[in-house]
Amino acid sequence: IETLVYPAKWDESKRREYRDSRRLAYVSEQPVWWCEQLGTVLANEEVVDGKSEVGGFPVVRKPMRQWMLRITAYAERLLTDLETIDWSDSLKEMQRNWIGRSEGASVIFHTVSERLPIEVFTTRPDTLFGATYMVLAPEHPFVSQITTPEQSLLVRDYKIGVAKKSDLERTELAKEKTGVFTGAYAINPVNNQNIPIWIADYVLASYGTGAIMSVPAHDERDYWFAYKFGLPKPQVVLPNTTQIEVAREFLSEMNRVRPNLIVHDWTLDKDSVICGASCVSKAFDDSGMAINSSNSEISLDGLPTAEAKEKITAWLEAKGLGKRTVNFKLRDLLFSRQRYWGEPFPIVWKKGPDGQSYHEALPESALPVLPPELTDYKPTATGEPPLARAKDWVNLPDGSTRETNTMPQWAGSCWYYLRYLDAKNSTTFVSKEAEQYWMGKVGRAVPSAPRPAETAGPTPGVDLYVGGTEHAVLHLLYARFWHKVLFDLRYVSTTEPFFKLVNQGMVLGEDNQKMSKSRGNVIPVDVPVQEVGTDALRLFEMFMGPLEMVKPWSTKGVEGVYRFLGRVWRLFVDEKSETEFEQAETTAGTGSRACESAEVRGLTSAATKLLDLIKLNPAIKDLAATPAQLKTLHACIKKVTEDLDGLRFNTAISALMVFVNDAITWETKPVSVLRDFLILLQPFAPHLAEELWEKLPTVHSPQSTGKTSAGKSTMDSGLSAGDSLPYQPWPKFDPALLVESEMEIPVQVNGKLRDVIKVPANADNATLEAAARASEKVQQFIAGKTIKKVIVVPKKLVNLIAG
RNA sequence: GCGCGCGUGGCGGAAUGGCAGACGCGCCAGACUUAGGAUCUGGUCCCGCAAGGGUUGGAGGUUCAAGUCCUCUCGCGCGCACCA
Repeated sequence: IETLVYPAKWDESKRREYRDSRRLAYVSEQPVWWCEQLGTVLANEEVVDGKSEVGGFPVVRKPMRQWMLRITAYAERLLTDLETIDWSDSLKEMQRNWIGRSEGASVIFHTVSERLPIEVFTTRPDTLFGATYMVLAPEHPFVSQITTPEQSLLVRDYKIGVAKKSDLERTELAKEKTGVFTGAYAINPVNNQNIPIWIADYVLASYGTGAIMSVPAHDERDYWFAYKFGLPKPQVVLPNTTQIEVAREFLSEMNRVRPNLIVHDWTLDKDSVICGASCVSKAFDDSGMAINSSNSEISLDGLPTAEAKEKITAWLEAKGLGKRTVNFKLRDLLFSRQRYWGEPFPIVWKKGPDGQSYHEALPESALPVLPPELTDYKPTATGEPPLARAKDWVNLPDGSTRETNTMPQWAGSCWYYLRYLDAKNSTTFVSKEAEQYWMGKVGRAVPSAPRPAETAGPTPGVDLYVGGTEHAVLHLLYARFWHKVLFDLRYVSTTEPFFKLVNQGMVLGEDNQKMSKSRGNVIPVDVPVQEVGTDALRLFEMFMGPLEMVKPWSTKGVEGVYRFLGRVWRLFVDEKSETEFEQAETTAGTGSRACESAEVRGLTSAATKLLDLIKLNPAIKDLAATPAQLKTLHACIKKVTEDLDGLRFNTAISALMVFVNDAITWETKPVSVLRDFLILLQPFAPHLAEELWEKLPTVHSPQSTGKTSAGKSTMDSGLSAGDSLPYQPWPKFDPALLVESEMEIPVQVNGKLRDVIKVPANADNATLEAAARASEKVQQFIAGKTIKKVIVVPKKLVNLIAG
């Protein structure tokens, strides 16, 4: 987001090239992940273990011209702003990992014969004196240039072998290092030594510069490579005494456990001969003190690692041989797909006077670009996008052609939450007013620290976002990126889209395994919906356990909450009328369970009439509630209210069950109490709650906390109606009603529970202690002993320390 | 290997450092029933006739008091993984 200034001599194509090198959306020809079965390319994040994340199909690297989004330009902010949002540690960690920031230095080595500059990235510039060879990724562009004729055959074969291997194979075979010598040498800039240049597949073309300097004494991978090919391993970092201690322990422990194993210890001679079939080594890759690291201009000897890094980097910078560098694992986001279903790019291609084609954005007046109608919208085998089939659509009258790739699904999911704020706006994606109102921070320019839970007031961004971890490095990363771009363009007022994120746990199959077709343990959601209805399904999913936890499905468990809903139903309706209803229903042939919701059964008007046969439980009376009933109700209000706030649905439902278990025994059931109960039940079992609400009569009793007349459901119409259930004010619990006149206090002797005593609720500490001492059971345990100490926790417990 | 998280009955799970096992499932007994895979009532951590004792993966520690806090250890799950 900057104004570009071009040198005057640049022609238009040069300028375009420069623009593309800076743009957030740019075209790039490079190897990308191509999935044959899906008929499209995929982003790095969509490839898991060498297979497509969707469907698990094989993917291959293939060079193609694709649209990219420069998410790497936001890497630093995507990382640091994680501090400002309230997400789980594990999720933040996943994003940190994916972004993969590491600080170090880039160092330039020149090849001996061609004087080609090979740039490497290292996090340990302090070990530069220990670099005894270099390794290029087999795909590195210099490989063919530097390879000597004698080595060219070997190098060619190795490259072919690597290219044939899938990425999966490449990592699976990772234990044994392989590689070949190119025949070329480079100069180590600190000691002018000629060091051999190898190629090996343990160096990745996609990370850093695709080339490394190898320091075998202080890097595990380099160590084993050097070990295998007999390269020297000079030590340039000295461990401290504690580290040596730890290593000695490791050494003796390994010798004890596996006496036949040759253990290679970095405190011993690096080049000692290792024999035996297997061995263990620990290259010393910790911080320590630099040794053997000096030349005529600079000495690192004696410096701790951190200082040595500083000194050598400064020296390299001064000599123009390297510089301080921050490297990221994060790659730019591949943002085009060869599919029909996706947003077309608002882009056309034109031919310049130089004959080169270039892209141009369509003006706003040409938006939106709608996809053409196609009879065959399937992907092609060649990777040509299906939209290319619509010749009339592709070719424009002025001779330009439309971009035929489409955007991936992320194009929608990256900003839908903003569109939801103002979905009917036809001039802009979200109005300033709607955005500022809903996202909550007018004119906000800097992110705030995560708020403590007790702080009131609006939060920046979406207050609560619930989703699975499967989006950790996909949607949740992309959306943050888009949001930051929109923030920089002043379209949104917060730097982060989702303030608080909760990962709901996956529901496993009944066998405690991840549901999958191959395991045959999938419970399609419509099965429980058919059997017990949406209310029971919804209720059970919330009742199974904490929201965040992974938990297995249980058919028996669903029956349990279904029974609970049955008990709720029987709390409200006259069982005799229910029998009449069932008979009438059987006659009418609508055949279904009485307590299923109207929506699930798809009630006809005849069936609705049938439902009118259901009469209220005669025990329901418009009477004042007793203190005991009010206590039961208010305990439930308190628990459900607090648990909903904390997303503890399982314990909230448990509280509802406790209420029903009690209320079902009441001889008279005050309408006012039941109305409040239905308000509490409504978020959990909305259909049942609304049906029962409609049956409840008007309330006149003084305890009424609801309104005074029954109303019709508005769930479907979305209209506000005076007494409909969804619009009822949430009941407030009255602490005064929960106060007991008596309470039970556990009494411990020496920390062990000995009795539970009943005392008046307002008993002071002295009374509590006296009552505790007076207890017969307690007497048994303190007889003949002296009480050394008494701990009285008001309203909680008494602990007598006797000895 | 690195990072994150989790270990409590037969099962899913409750428990601001203060009565471990709420609530539900399952199981046992009983009631009503021609019947029960419906419903209701009671019981259900382990040892013990009882008094009592033991018990939150294991070992230590802090504390009057630990499932909860600390250290180590074992086990499980998830994520990343040749990232220089």
